[in-house]
Amino acid sequence: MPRKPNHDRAELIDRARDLFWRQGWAGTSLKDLEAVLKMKPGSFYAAFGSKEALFELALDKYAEDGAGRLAELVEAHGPMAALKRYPELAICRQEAPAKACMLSKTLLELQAHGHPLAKRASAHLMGMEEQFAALFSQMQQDGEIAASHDPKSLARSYQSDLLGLRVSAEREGIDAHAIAHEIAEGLDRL
Amino acid sequence: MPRKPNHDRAELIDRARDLFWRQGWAGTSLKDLEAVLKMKPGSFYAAFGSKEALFELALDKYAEDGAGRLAELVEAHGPMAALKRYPELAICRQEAPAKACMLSKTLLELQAHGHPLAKRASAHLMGMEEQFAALFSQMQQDGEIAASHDPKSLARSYQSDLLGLRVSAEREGIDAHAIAHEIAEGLDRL
DNA sequence: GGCTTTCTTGAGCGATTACTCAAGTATATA
DNA sequence: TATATACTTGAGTAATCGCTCAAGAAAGCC
Repeated sequence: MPRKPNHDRAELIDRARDLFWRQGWAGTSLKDLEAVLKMKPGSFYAAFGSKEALFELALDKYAEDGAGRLAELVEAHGPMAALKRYPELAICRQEAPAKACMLSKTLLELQAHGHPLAKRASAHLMGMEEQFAALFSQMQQDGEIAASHDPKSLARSYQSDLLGLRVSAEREGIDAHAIAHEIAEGLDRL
Repeated sequence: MPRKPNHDRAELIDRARDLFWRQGWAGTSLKDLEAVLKMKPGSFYAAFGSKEALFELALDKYAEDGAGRLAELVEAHGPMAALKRYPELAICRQEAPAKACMLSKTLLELQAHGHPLAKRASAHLMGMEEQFAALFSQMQQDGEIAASHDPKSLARSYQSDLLGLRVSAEREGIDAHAIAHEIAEGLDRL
């Protein structure tokens, strides 16, 4: 008896993620979303409930995809090579709507107002860091790096380097690839 | 014949800088500014012309103060010690309205819309980097670090590390001092 | 073809945005 | 004290914000 929806929900979320990623929370109006998603307000709110709810879906998708890309790298080349390649991968993707990390952009924009989305972004960043820590830990077990380091400390530094890289990559006139290269080189010294 | 203004313009700009720094461009409404500056709309627009004009003044003041603090450190302790202390200084100030850098926050928020303030923030970041490069260059002349490095590359990396640190410092549950310490230590390896 | 159910449409809601301006107030000079 | 010159005030502007909802269109079941 039903009528099926005109749009593919997963792809709508992807398009919303790209727009939010590029323009941020306040920088993205409902008019922008309506244009990109080709939905009228009524459909939009029937499908997602609110701008905030859609942003949350977009943020989760962003984090999920990032974790997935790292996991693929690990499976293909092992932990060390994955962590070495990941920085360059994060800034080279042409199809990406921005170089900077959507999680850090969201955190910086909304943290001051205590917005729930800032906390969610913060939690995703912590999740990433735990993923990094697990890899460093595994590298220690495999004898690839010295066992004297604290994996959590290594992950914290690596995450910070990554965030700095991705802010730098957003700037004009900066050779971000050189920075990515140095992060990769830094892993050799462990 | 005139009546003198109720407020000190320099202090108004400082208060506006702190508010913009914390809440960002879109996150700061004119109501917020009126409250913090204790000015009614009429006075505000007579004094500053527009929200954008005041933000520009605030951004310039922010960059000027940052450069000043670094210059003081250099004068007191020399280039190497200054660059070693600067990261910790950037995140430890209790009176600062935010840990993250106002220039990078502005860049990340407004870059996508091609806003003039994003370009101005970008230019200030480049100014900082040149200041760093000059210090690295001087350290080479003084024989404090190897002459084989490119001062501009060193400055680019240092700036990136600093930006990463200050984004990390904005997160909850992160020991940013440890990251600052590692940045300082990294300078020993040059 | 009817009937039901779901999705789409778009005018329009109240709230908020950055901003304006005529009127009022205070101060320095004459 | 009178006048001229700032500066301050706050109601009010048009535009935009996120969002609502009654009406219409399309698809599956009888």
